[in-house]
Amino acid sequence: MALITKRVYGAEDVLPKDSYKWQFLEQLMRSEASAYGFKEIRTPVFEHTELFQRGVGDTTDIVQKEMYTFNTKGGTSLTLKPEGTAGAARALLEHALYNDGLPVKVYYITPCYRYEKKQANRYREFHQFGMETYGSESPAADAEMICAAQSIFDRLYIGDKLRLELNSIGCPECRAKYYEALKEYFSQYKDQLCETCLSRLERNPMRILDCKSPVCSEIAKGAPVVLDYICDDCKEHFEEVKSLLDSAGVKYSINPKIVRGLDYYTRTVFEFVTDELGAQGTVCGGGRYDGLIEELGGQHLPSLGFALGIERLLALLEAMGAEIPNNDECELYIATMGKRSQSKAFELLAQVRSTSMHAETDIVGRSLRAQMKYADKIGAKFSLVLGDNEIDSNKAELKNMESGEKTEISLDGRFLNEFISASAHNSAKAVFLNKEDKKD
RNA sequence: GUGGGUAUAGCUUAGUUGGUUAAAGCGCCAGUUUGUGGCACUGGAGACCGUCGGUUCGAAUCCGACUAUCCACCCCA
Repeated sequence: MALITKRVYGAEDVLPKDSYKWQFLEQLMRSEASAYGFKEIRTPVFEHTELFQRGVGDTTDIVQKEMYTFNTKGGTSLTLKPEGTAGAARALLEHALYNDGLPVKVYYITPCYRYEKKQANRYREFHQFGMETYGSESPAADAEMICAAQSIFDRLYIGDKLRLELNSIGCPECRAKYYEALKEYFSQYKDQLCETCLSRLERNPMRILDCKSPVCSEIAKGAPVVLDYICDDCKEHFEEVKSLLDSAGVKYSINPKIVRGLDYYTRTVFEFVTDELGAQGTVCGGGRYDGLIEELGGQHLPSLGFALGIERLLALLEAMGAEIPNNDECELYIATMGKRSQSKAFELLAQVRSTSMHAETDIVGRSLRAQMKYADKIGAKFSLVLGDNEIDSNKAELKNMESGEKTEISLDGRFLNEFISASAHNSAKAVFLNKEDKKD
């Protein structure tokens, strides 16, 4: 296929027949974030490359090999955002949002870019929904964050299909001790560890715990566990987070092996994982990053957040056979016969559409029969045929496309009210059916 | 970056010892008389069989390279 008609590798189109799913999810996430008191922040898709090097971390795979970096004509190095947190944190500092009062609670929906090999549910351009809280060290902030993520899944009826895995990786002080213990332990097996793990030994020994190689993972089983090494403060913090989650009725399991791939994490880390999506089971991941704002040159401002992969969430809903409500459906199709009825149709449609209802008529010049077929194809709930008879008598038959029932409707000033009362009954029924479907 | 799989109409596929105008279902468009969809029937549009090269009288079919794509490792959303 010619290049100009081929999308770039790893990028996806959302086609007209599917866009309602995205709109539904976005709307749901916005309203949930709002319910928790978070406001939207929108930041550019690109930032100065240095921001990500500093914010995400020089040792991470993301920075080392996955960024879309380019130079502008002026010679500035820019990078397409590989994740959402750094940009939000930058904006917080640049606009001194912490002066508006703490905590600062924001959410975002943004495309992200990572140059890596495409796979099922992993794309080079993908979309994240994320939430961030700045300026609270309290475990209550951690618990609120996790509850918010859980609420979104609950509202999609998949709350019980995802495992919430929780861990604490401690503060920099206790983690240093843990690193030493890990290095000491893994050094005994230097001759058996895989190559990548050997290099991790110095750089970031926690990653070895996550290695999929049979040898390494076998060795990792006997490795020291973070939770045994974190200091009393971190331990107490973690206990309090768990206790608040218990109060909220949020179920979780402790997984001491969760190691987030971004350098900025401290203390609480968590993931929402599913087995339904093959190798890409992490739908949502997040945690606390108390050092991030300082790292970017700000004051000490304890913060935390999570990011949720929209493509993965959609894929999961698809895998569950969930039916996403579609608000794109046509309420009324007006079939016309000739110029006179076309003018009348435009007059009536203007009224219906003024209420934001979806209504259509023929714009390609089809026969009456073909127009009816088309009305059926697009799923119109009601149809109306407009010919000389109707226009002369100022009355038409409104047809319920599902039941086939016809009722008389006036074409004069009463038209809109009569149509609304006729269609209201029908759409109420549709909502009810959707709710029923979700229960299975 | 490393492995493995696959490439035939918009989609799903048939075409399996190389042999005349490449086939079907779905979808799309039109029609089945006088003004009404779903079913059925009829017709139509739509494929340089991923690309280039090779073997051959002859290649969708065999060989090679390239490209695209999928899956897995890695990592992550």
